[in-house]
Amino acid sequence: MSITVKEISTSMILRGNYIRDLLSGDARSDVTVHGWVKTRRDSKDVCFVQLNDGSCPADLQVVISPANFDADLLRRVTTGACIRVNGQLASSPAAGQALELQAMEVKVIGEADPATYPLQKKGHTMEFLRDIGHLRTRSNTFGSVFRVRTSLAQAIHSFFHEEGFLYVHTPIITASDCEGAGAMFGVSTLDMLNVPRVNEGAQRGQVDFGQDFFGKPAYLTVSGQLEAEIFALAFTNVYTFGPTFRAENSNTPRHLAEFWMIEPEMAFCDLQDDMFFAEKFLKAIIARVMDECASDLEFFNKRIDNSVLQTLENVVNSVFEHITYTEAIALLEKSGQTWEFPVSWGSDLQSEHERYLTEQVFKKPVIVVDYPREIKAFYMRANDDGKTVRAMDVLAPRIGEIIGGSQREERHDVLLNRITEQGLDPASYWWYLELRKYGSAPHAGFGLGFERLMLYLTGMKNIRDVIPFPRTPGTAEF
RNA sequence: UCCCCGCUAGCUCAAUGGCAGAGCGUUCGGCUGUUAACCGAAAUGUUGGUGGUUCGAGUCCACCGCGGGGAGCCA
Repeated sequence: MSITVKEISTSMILRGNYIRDLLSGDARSDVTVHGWVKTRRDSKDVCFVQLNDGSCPADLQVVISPANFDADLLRRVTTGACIRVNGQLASSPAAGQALELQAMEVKVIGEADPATYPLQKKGHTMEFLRDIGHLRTRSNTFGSVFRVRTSLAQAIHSFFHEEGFLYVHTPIITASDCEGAGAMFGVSTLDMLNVPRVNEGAQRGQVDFGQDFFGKPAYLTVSGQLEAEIFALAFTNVYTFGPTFRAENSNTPRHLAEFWMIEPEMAFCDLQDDMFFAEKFLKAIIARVMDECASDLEFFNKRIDNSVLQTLENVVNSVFEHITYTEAIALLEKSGQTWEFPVSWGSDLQSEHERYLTEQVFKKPVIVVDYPREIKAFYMRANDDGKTVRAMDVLAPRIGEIIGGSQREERHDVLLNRITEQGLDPASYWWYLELRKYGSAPHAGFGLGFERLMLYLTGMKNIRDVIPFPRTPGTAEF
């Protein structure tokens, strides 16, 4: 079937005309490029402009002969300006680039006052660039970050699509306050200066959420998992990929108040399958990004972290280490290290413990399984030993926990006991429990923090620098 | 939220309680098919905020704000 559309604006850039395409093609005449000036070097008889349109890390070198152009026009071709150039794409006589654009026609689309334009060609700190979030996208580093980000997102969708998974959009607003994954942002249309109160009864004096938009308290989601389980028990294999919100006052290079999470949920899947699938998933998407964004990853390896490429190759080619929580505790106990937090069976692994296992002992991702039931969520399937649950955490060097998952408790009576045992109200989980009454099935899944994976892929140090617009306590600029 | 460190020119950083500095960027000039070019000159400051100690505070003290590192919570 052929598709026809009305003619597209003659200046719109489409595939084949990005700087990326031009640089990987052949010399030819009558080429038009649009982009933003990164730097400019002047001689008496020739002027070199580095032009970037975001399509690749490399700039296109535009060569301008000042004699052929109006001096006032060239004066406005400054760092940061947006220009359009038409000319001849020719092989370059100098080292540094194979092709360059000999300018025949130059138009300044948007000027940039060089006295105030904040980006220099020298390196800037990530902190400074974060303060100019509206311009940091023009920098080399953030160009590569966001190209890798789009490639990674596509790789994830492709992977699940090829594996036959259903993509489910779980709700962003939820009225279940039962997810237990941390502090939640409230969603309300009540007038905060004049909050309605309950006038009578046991709830007297409390906020009257009956008058609120949803008729009860509502929140931004902290996880789509419980809803994904609904879909897994109808579509077999499903995944979510969407924004997630945590109102925790976390101030670390690894936490955001708004982040993106991938949560596959698979029916007829036990913890072993879950674990191997997580490994297959990670390897597949990393390999794909390595293939698609080779030049961006080279940039990270050169400028940000010189171990990134080796680490990624190692992940793709190695077999992840699998150990039980009990074995992990034993390794830590006999390590001879002194720990800030003492190691004992029953307490959760601390950052220092995870780093020791991934960075010192195994030097690659480690999957730890079968955690004590007391330190894990109610929905994780109980093991027969009565002490542990079928939970797994994928720990990565430098990043720590990158994936957390489990086989879910599919037995109605056991789940009900666990809910009560943890002091939760079974009535809040009525639909979650009913899934175990009508055609229940063993199932498992995991959650992957998208930005944490970005940290791993890029070698970037702060999670605020791998998301377009970071939201953290006290900060929601841009 | 807790512990530690920091905040000085557009950026990165100096300055023993005693005249506010450099490099880069910017502007101007020179030179060169240049590559984070090179050479010369110039302009650029409410030292994060408020209060205090002192003859005198960028420097010492208190509180606040912001940033970084570590920790907790977690993905």
